[in-house]
Amino acid sequence: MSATVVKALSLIEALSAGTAPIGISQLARELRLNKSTVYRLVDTLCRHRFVRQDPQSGRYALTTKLWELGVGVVQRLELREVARPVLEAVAQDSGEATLLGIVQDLDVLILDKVDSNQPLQIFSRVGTRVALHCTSIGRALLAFQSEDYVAQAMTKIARRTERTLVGRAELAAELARVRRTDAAECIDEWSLGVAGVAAPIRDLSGKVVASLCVTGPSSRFVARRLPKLRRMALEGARQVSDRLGYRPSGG
Amino acid sequence: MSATVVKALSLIEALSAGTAPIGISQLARELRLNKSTVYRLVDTLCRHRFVRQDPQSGRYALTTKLWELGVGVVQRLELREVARPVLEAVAQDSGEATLLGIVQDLDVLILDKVDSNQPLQIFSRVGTRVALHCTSIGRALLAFQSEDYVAQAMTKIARRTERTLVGRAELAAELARVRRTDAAECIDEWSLGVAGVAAPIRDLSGKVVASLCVTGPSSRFVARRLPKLRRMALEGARQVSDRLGYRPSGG
DNA sequence: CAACTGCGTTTCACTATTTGAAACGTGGCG
DNA sequence: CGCCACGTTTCAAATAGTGAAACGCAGTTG
Repeated sequence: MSATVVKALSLIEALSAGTAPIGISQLARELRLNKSTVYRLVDTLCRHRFVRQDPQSGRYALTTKLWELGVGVVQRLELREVARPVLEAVAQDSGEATLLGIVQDLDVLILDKVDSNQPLQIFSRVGTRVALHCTSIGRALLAFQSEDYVAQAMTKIARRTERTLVGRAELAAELARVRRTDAAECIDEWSLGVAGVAAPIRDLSGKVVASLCVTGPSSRFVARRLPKLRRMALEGARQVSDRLGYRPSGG
Repeated sequence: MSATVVKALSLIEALSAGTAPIGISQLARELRLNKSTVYRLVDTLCRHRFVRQDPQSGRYALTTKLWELGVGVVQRLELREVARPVLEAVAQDSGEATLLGIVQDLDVLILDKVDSNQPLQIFSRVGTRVALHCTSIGRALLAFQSEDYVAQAMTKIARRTERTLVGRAELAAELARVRRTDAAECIDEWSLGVAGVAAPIRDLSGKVVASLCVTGPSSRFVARRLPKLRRMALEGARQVSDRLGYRPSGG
């Protein structure tokens, strides 16, 4: 194993354990390493902004970089944990499968799934990707991304079925509708016979971080039933957002 | 500089950037490193629990360890930022200096300070340490530590002045009183002529993470004025706790 | 006020460590 | 069944890490 990396990692752990800035010499004593070695390692960590030297004391401390790099992991874990019971409840109530998805590059990454208990089921596995532009789970996310991101995603629009919405203007209008109603729908656009309704999930800061989707065969997503399914997706997403600390502010 | 460590750091950043687990080969391509090198580095990170291999896909992803190591930095920054205006306001209202302290090893670490505008001032600098057992800022923290920690701290009790409380039973009783009233006081115990009152600051989870202290010359901390100063420390600590997300639950 | 101490930092010859092409076993796919 | 790409292992060659010693500096001490 990379001995130098091991030393660098223990160094980071030592810096994390002490809350106050610490000097090279003391660090070397604690870790039983040579002073030069510690200096070189700390210097490397400094150059990469993992560590900062206090200009007054000359001592070193961690920056927020570790946290920045690690916070995503925790958020995703928390999201899955928090969303799981809601996915199950919505699947139970609706009789359809439910999905949890996040934006990943220019796709939707399926983070979690609860199958329906009905005989006719729709594919899709955890860890797979689906398109942003022609799925309900994707549009519920895409509608709340930055203009730049949407523009980039638009370049990737591909026709999947005869019913896929491929016009940019039409898609833009549809995204506006999603923002207005907080809900997205897609029928036969991703794959013929597959339909879904989805709603955005927001975190403490109000940012859309995921979306919850109710999906099943198009034959069951008929006009009479759609409003009910839409309400279920919305209510599920609202519950997850609430548990993530989101507090809607009037409007 | 430690080239190997640099590679390990970029590897961590690459793992953090992608939200889904990623394979050795792809990682090697992205970083333009040899597959063996990436494998050895990732293996090292795995052995130290910074990274975990998804047993199904064989791909690798960050664990929460980075976050755990970095979260303290952010919390301390946030604490200082949040506490600063309160320290200033309390200093203004009381006419005395205010301090913000946290537990560090078996001492109090002074994280921030606002001086009084009165001529007669008391020493103490940011970054220095004071004792847990014979200062108000220390007792406000010590009173809410674990039994084990308090037992360890008790072994470090030292007489600083003729008025220092050195009896274990007396100190234990005093800590109980601090827990009851949520406020600590110390007069002439740390240094003759120095007095202070302090109150604990709690975070979102209700844990005591810091304490706020109003300190000045004993000559100004007379019986007639003490209740008012105590109320100011309590109110200041309450405000900081509130801004950290603490919500007191009845009792 | 000079000697001392301990700090962060730099140097450099030595050597232990990292490197990368190649190959292995495996699992998925057409 | 053959193919491809994956994670993993190997090993000689080469590079990168090591640590004792010394530097300049600041603060402390007799």
